[in-house]
Amino acid sequence: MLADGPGHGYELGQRLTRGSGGELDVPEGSLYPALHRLERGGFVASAWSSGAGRRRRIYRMTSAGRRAAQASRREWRVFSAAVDRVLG
Amino acid sequence: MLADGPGHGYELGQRLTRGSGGELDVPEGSLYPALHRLERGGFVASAWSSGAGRRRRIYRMTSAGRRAAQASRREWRVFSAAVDRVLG
DNA sequence: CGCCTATGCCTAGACCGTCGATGTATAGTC
DNA sequence: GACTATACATCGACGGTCTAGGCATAGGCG
Repeated sequence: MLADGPGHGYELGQRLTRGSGGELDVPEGSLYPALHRLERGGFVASAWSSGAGRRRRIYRMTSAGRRAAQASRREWRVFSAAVDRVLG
Repeated sequence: MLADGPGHGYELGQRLTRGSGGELDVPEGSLYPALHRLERGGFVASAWSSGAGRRRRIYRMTSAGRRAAQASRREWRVFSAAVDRVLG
C-alpha cells in the first residue's frame, strides 16, 4: 500500500480494504505489529505527523523497502502461478 | 493432490512438487501433521497398504473433503484475485 | 452538554501452523 | 557393506495472527 505513497497505519488498512474491493482486511492487531517489523527491518521509515490534532505516524517506503516489495511481488507471481497450476 | 486420486503421504508431496514444476515443496514435518489434521477433521480417510514390503498409509478424500476442497479452491481464486488487484 | 461513532495508536497473550532436527525401518544400487 | 531414496512419524522452537483490551481525539446529533 505504501507504494502508492506515504500514509499512516490506519489509512493503509483502509487502502488495502478499498483496493481489494473489501476482500482483504488486516485487523489492527496485525497491522501495527507488521508496520513495526517492517520498520525494524529497515523497509519503511516513520515520523509523527507534525500537524496538530490527532497524532499520526506517517510511514514511507525506504529504498530497501522498494527493492523488497519488488522481490515479494515477483515471489507472489511465481507462487500464485504454481498454485494455479496444481489446482488444474 | 488427493483430488487426482488416492495416494500415500510421501507420494502426495512428490505430486505437489512435480505438479508445481518444483516450485512448491512441503517438508515432511508439515506434510504428515497436515494429513493427520485433515483426517481428524473428516476430510480424508486412510488405510495401511495391505501389500507386503514398505508400510504405506494410503489416503483418499471423503465427500466432505471434496466439498471443502471445492470451497477452498473458490476461496483461493477470490483471494489471489484480490491480491493481484491491490498489486496493481 | 452528553453520547455515540469513527478515527488513530498500541500491546498482551492465547492460539496455531511451519519446519528443521531427529528417529526408525525397508528397498535398491554400487 | 555403504549409501541413497523411500516412507512413516514426532518434537519443539519459532513466528505470525487476531481477539481483547486500553487510551485519546474529532465530529455529529439531540
